[in-house]
Amino acid sequence: MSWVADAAGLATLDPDARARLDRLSPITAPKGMALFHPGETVKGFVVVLAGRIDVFLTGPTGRDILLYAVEPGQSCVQSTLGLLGGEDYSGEAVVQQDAELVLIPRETFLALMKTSERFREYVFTAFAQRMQSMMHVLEKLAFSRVEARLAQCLLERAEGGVLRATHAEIATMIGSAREVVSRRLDALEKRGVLRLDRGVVHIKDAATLVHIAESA
Amino acid sequence: MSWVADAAGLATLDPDARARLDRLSPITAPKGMALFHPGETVKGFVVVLAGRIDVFLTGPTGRDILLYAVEPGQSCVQSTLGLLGGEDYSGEAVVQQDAELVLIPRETFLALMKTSERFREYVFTAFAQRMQSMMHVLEKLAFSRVEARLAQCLLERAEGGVLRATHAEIATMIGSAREVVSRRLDALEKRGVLRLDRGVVHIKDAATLVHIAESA
DNA sequence: CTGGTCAGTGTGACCAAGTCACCGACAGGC
DNA sequence: GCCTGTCGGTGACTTGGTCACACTGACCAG
Repeated sequence: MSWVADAAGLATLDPDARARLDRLSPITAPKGMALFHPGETVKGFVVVLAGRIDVFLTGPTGRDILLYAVEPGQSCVQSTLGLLGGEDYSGEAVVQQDAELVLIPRETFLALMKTSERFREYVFTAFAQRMQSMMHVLEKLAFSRVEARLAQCLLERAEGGVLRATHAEIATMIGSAREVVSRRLDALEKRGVLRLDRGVVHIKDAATLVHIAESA
Repeated sequence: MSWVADAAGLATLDPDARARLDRLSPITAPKGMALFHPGETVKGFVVVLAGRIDVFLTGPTGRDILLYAVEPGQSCVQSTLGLLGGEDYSGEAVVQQDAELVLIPRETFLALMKTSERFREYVFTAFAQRMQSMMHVLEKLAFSRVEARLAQCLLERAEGGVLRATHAEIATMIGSAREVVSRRLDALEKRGVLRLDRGVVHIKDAATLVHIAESA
């Protein structure tokens, strides 16, 4: 069974390119594993087939900010930056849910970029999307208040009105500090918008949350 | 005279691609002109031959942050994002020094991407560099203090120990507010590190400035 | 040489948010 | 049961962004 068929965006690849990619074997990565660290040299282009990988920016104080999540079918663009732009890189990629992924080595990647138009499209689209989402992160960080970012985060990531995440994790997602998140969550609980348990946030009043998310 | 020769990175282009680009005429853009606004559809790929274009992210409060400057030989990557990734875009590009630039229309751009390997390299490198610099902006905004960012900015942009810029402009460059910049500059002047005039900052003690820039 | 206008700057009060240094509370393994 | 580590809560403090002004010099029209 070809894994290429599973990767949205690569499914319509030309036969030559498919054949070339099919020679590569997917590998599995357990939750918590770091794919690369700041300053590390990059081995190739990573495509995620299953699970999820989060890419962080880590600050000197140890605080870190979620840049974006790589979902199945998407690729970890960061890994190609060094390959193309030169500079070394201060991000970090961590497997968040047990993942299956393919690492396309440098040579294969460059060859495919040369020969396959569809592959180029795939890579370019990936780049463009990452750039967009990084701009959004920047925008939110610079211009919106913590309360609004928090509300957005809860709405986006909750499943069935429930978000399983520690305050520290939420803080990372919205680029803030744990204490600040704790206080804001507390305030929202007192207002009756949420209910808090250890490691879990229950949304009780989504409408108010939407309102907060949109204000500023 | 071919303008292509002037654009670093495009100079070594294959003859076919060169010929194609040479049919395009450079246009001039006066200082202050906006190349594109938030939400605008993009016409093509922009290469800057002379002058400088600054790309900003504008917040709802009117405050804006400098994402990066496009110098001669470089291209304004933002313009291609819509072309590839889809989403609309909330940045703004303003000509900062009278500029000469070439606009490669969508069709030509796509055709070149298809046929010319060197052109692809050029575009990719441009992408990677912008992404890197945006990461740096994000990093500084999230993790370093205003004083450090200010010092870095002064050191990087001063020519012969002199920076011609208003406090408001400096604030935009470092992603802060004018009042904050005024106060910090004031403090540095009182410490004897700077001398301030209207629209001009003179650096008196670069060593101390370097020290401040590196601390946090 | 007025007086008006405007960009650039100075200032104080206030609020939002990050930091530091804790402590308490709970869960799971032994 | 107890210990250990993660999770969450809290107060004091500092930094930085916002608001609402007042001040100043440059330049221009009258």
